[in-house]
Amino acid sequence: MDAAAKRAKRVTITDVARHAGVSTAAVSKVLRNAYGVSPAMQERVRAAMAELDYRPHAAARGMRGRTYTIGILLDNIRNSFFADILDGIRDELHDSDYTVLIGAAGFGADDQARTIRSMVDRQMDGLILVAPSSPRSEVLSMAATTPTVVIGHHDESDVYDSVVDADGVGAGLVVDHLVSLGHRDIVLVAAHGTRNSRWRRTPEAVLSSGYLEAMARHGLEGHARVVQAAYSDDGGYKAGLRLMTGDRPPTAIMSGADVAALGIYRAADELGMRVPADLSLVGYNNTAIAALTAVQLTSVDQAGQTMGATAARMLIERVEGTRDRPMQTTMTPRLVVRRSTTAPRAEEGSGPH
Amino acid sequence: MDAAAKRAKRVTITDVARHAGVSTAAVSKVLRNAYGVSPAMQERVRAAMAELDYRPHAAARGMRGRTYTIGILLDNIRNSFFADILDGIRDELHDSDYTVLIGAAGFGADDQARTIRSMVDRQMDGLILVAPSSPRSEVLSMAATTPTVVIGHHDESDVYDSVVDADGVGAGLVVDHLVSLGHRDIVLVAAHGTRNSRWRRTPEAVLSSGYLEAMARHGLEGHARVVQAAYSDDGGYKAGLRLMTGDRPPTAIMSGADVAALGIYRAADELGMRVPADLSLVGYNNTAIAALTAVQLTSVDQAGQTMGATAARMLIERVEGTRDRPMQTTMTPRLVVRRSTTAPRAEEGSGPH
DNA sequence: ACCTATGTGTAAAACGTTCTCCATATGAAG
DNA sequence: CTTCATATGGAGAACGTTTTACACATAGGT
Repeated sequence: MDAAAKRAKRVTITDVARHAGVSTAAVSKVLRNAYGVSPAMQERVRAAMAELDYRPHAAARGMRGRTYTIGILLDNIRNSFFADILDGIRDELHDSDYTVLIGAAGFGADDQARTIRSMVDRQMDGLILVAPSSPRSEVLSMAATTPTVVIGHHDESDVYDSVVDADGVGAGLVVDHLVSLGHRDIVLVAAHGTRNSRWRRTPEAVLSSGYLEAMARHGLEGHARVVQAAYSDDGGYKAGLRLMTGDRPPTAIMSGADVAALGIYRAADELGMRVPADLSLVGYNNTAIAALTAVQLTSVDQAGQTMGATAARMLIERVEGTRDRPMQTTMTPRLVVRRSTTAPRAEEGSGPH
Repeated sequence: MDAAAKRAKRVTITDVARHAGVSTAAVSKVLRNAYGVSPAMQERVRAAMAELDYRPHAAARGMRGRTYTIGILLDNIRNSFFADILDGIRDELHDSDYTVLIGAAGFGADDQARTIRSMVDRQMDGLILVAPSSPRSEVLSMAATTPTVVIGHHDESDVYDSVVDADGVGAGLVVDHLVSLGHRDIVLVAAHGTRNSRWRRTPEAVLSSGYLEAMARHGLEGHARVVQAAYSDDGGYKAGLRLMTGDRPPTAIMSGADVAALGIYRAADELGMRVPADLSLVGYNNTAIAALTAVQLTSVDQAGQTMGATAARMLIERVEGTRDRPMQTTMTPRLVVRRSTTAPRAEEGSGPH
């Protein structure tokens, strides 16, 4: 009944040491290429390691020093924006000694907190958290223990680094685009700010204020409306239905995430409305799906890959101790116009009914 | 210059023991709810743990027993079929003590092998490998050390468990459907078998033979053609272009993965062909994108979520030692007809030119 | 000849768990 | 009042690394 007895015996540093006729300390030094080994010994030890096919035992390493593992937290693998970020991280870390492990925790704050703790408990050397919804206090306390980079939230901190996109600017780009096409009833569909998690400047929040500002800039503050929806197909679908069947259906909707935009698309389709003829639709993230032939969604590109690479680079600096003061990087978004936006219908009504 | 000195001190089992006035052995027993602790002691220890906010140090655990971590290997997070599998795994393991960590290794056999080794080195309790392309020998040797479930490959083994889909049957469903619509020039686009990795019955291979068999069953062996392509948007795109501009353009294409089907879609679009009027297109996996309003791709559902849940359950049985003989589970696929397939054009030519 | 500096190697103490004994207390049976 | 079984708690040895402290050469400078 005991956990399936390990069948094979691992090669340990002691085996290597014996095989090479040196001390384990020497082997360890070679392993970490630390100071105090002659070239000759280097050679001998390396040979022994190769011969025995030695691989360091990460758990044992974790007890004292590094564990050479970087943890990534994401809520949702399905959002392919995260895949872009991940690609960036992977590229950056590919030739290093670090292994990247992903915790896909779902949207729940509790699950996320649990996952973050798990990673810290596994002695990971560093963490990259993508728009965590777990309480900020939680993140702060974890970051006190393990170097951390937060992607997405604009709240700065002196304990973690962050990489954000200028979401406010992005919102402006979209509003400008839609207004220039002639739209005035432009609704923003964005995620509900993570309730009592104490993040003040979530991507959604910044996006919203950017949107409101831009609307005001065009003298459209009266038309501004923000609707909450989860960033998922279903979330978008529900928000879409509510909006289009409401008593002041907008001529254009901008969504805070491509996934949600597709849900809105589905809602519109079900109601017999066509995009863009009856409704202009703009996404966010410029995910691969947005570019799909059949979809052709106007969206805002955030250079996810670059964000990921930057985050990874920043994290490693911290892990290796080459930098000790926190920093924040901001990326500039870019509007990608496709076929889901066009001028509103001629009989563009300002009032309802 | 030394790695950012850990700022906070961890609460250890020793702290808990001292605080509760008992031995560390006792605390450990409570932790693992092992035999030999009175309810009174249980109580006291649990209280102490709560009070100090104790969390076990996974690396230390890894040195002796379990590490309560399950590793998942995927080549590509972008393929949302994997997200379905993952959801299944997560659901199954959500209320257990296990943490799920994902290694996204890319398509390369070397990278995958590296990632698998990483996971084993991190003393993970069990591994779920989704259609690994790293050599079978490699997988076998790792599975000798760590309980492993392989998803996808049909090759059985006495050392790992596996969960597969009856891909041959799935191919048959598609061919039957297309033939019943009147198609005869049906091409299969599938991934290149992982070169010299010694997997004989990869999903692609089984799919191919199922396809060939079904074509033969309909007396269409003369029309059967299999084209290789990577399971990615780009892979599908290239294969699509090649096929449609070749000298015997098919009236229907079936792809081994939805992602690739979308690439084919793009190629067709660029060539001015419409789906399904000019080309019937069938995917595989029944990914969420297939269901997208704008896409409406006929596809084969594999119940990824169920596959994931099953794999997780099987793995845990092995990890906890409740089962010691290998097993293989096969799922039955189901055809989902959408709008990307229809009868071929009237002037359906059998010959080229 | 002596001292000092430098380079090269090792011994051994951590690190935080698990788990196998072993010791003691308790109670029942004789 | 023994004797034996059982239930409960603890000592202490692993586990595989890293890292500190030190030993021993060798070489150069007096």
